[in-house]
Amino acid sequence: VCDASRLSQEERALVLRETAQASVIVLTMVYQDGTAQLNAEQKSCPPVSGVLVLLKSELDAMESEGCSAGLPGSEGSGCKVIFLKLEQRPAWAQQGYRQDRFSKEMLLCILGSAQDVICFKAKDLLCTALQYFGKEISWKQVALCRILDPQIAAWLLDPADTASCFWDLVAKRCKTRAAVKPCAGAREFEQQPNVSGSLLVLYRLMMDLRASLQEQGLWKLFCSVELRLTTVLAVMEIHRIHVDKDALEKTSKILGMKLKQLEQEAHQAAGQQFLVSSSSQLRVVLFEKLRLHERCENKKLPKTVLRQQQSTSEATLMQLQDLHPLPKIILEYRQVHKIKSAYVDGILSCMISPFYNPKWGNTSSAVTGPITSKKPNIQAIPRQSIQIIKKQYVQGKEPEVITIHPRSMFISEEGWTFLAADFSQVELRLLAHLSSDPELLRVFQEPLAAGDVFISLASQWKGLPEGKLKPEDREQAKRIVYSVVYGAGKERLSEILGLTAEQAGQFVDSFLQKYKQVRAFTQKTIQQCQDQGCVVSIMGRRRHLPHILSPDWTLRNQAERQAVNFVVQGSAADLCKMAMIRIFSHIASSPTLTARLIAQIHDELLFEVEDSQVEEFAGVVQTTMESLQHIDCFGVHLKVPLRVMLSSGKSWGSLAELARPRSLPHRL
DNA sequence: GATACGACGCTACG
DNA sequence: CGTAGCGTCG
Repeated sequence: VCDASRLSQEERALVLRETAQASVIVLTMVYQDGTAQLNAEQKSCPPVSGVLVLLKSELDAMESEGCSAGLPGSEGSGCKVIFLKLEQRPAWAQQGYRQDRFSKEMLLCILGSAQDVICFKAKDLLCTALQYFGKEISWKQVALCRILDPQIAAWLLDPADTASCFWDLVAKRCKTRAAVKPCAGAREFEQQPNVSGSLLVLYRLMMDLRASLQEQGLWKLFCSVELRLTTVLAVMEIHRIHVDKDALEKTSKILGMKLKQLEQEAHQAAGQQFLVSSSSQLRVVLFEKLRLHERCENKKLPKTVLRQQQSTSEATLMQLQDLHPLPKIILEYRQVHKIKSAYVDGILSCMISPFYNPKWGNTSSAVTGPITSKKPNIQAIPRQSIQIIKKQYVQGKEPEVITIHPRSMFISEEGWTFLAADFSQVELRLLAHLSSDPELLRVFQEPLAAGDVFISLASQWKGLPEGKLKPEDREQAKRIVYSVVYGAGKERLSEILGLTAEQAGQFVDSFLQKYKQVRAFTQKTIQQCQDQGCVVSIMGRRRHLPHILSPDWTLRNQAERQAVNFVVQGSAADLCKMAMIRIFSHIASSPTLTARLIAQIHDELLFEVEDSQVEEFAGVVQTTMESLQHIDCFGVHLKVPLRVMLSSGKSWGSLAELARPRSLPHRL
């Protein structure tokens, strides 16, 4: 290993030339405690010390299978390992300036080009690099880089096999064991501090994974979707979102007061003290003390899944709320408590000054394919506001009503605006496409693009004119549709709808009666899964479901639902990922556009856009997203058009719909 | 006697 | 169906 800081000016120039010409570059980050990204997974990420770079000028000399010359270390021909120190030094510290510059030059040379680069957990490296560069380079300069990441490759091969660490992956996926260990086990090798040897193992691993991906026809998906997405996510993660901390703290206090008040009311209603947030204590009060279940034997009360205990879930409490004041109080308590703990205090605890950065992941345990957000989960922040009635004990004052909306705590920077682009009913449109149900297709193909799909669906299904429908009909239609899409059974639907299982079953039946091809699609999907052992999304991503042939009825049924669910949700995830990539590339190649992607909430993309560019960018986003109806390189040709809803505003909580000139109905 | 951790329950989002 | 995350309890 050669330390870049000890190189002379000439040697550095040589290294840069070699880097530009290298056929393969293998990277890993090294932390200050001496561990690397390749070591057993660390929960807390220590500060980064530098990056280890392996330059390989020859395309693998050891292709003669199983040759004992494949020892790490003896394989060094055409290899060079360089250590780049990445020191986060204060701006005023001038010493080491040249080394710092060289590190940056090297990194940019590696990340700015389109060579074969390999790194385990590439997103972390990209984030670190981008932070290291700071404002010296634009993220656009690394927008094209595609780092081959074995973790993502393995996930694509089998999404169910949950995030294994590097050495587990090697043990599982490396066919050429000779490269890993001469005689000892992989585990033993791991103990050695031979990080540069590990880089060669990383290289072998990636080559083997590449072969597997190519065999299974997943290579294109890997390169042009998952890898490109890594860059998108890294850039998104670097961007800080502005949060109104004062408002959050104020809200926290108000919610705290409200919780105390509700707690007292609950105790009063129950006639005893108990821990309101404890479901087991509530169960005792509700069913042993008050014996509410005895008063509603006509209704079936849900039970907890694992034990045959009485559930205290929302569905139960809804049924009981007419019998006693307590259930209603608990429902409100839970709602307020959830908002306070998860979305107010939760966000406060992950904030760094007035900003915060959520973590984004497109791998690990996401079996269905969608990307996920963590710390906090920005995707689960309530869509609608809640009303809090603050009781005033001062005489003569009206009770004060306060509206609380966690999304409005997210505010755009001065001079910038949030732009949200929502794929309207992607999943339903996909269901129409996948099932080719003529009735369902008609809903989307007719020139009623401006109308509400669920209303027309409800009217079509109930045989009533749209004007005669009530809002609850629309809600019901929506819920039934999605329960079919998600593969939920009638029991689950009855809980959601607050009806009996029979009624819910009837709704599902009549839906499937109307849209006959949907049932055919479900059966076709299950059949295909049984034949091939896996189901495939619209862009070719797979999920293996071994239980589809299980003799166990429960397991098999679950696998059947998962199969249908995956095809629809997985395909929706594919489209959203493509949308992110396409828009990202568009911005990157534009000299003027500065818009940044901030968050992805399943089928909604949230951007922060300079005020002056909102209109132009909105057009780009809409065109790009709607053009995904046809993705030629993946053979995607949807039978239904895609529709995008655009809205903008200064806070995420108060977005107003944007006029969309192009999509106005062409009728009178 | 304090405390760490996994199992379980609940519920936001889609 | 499947993400994350908060809470209780043994």
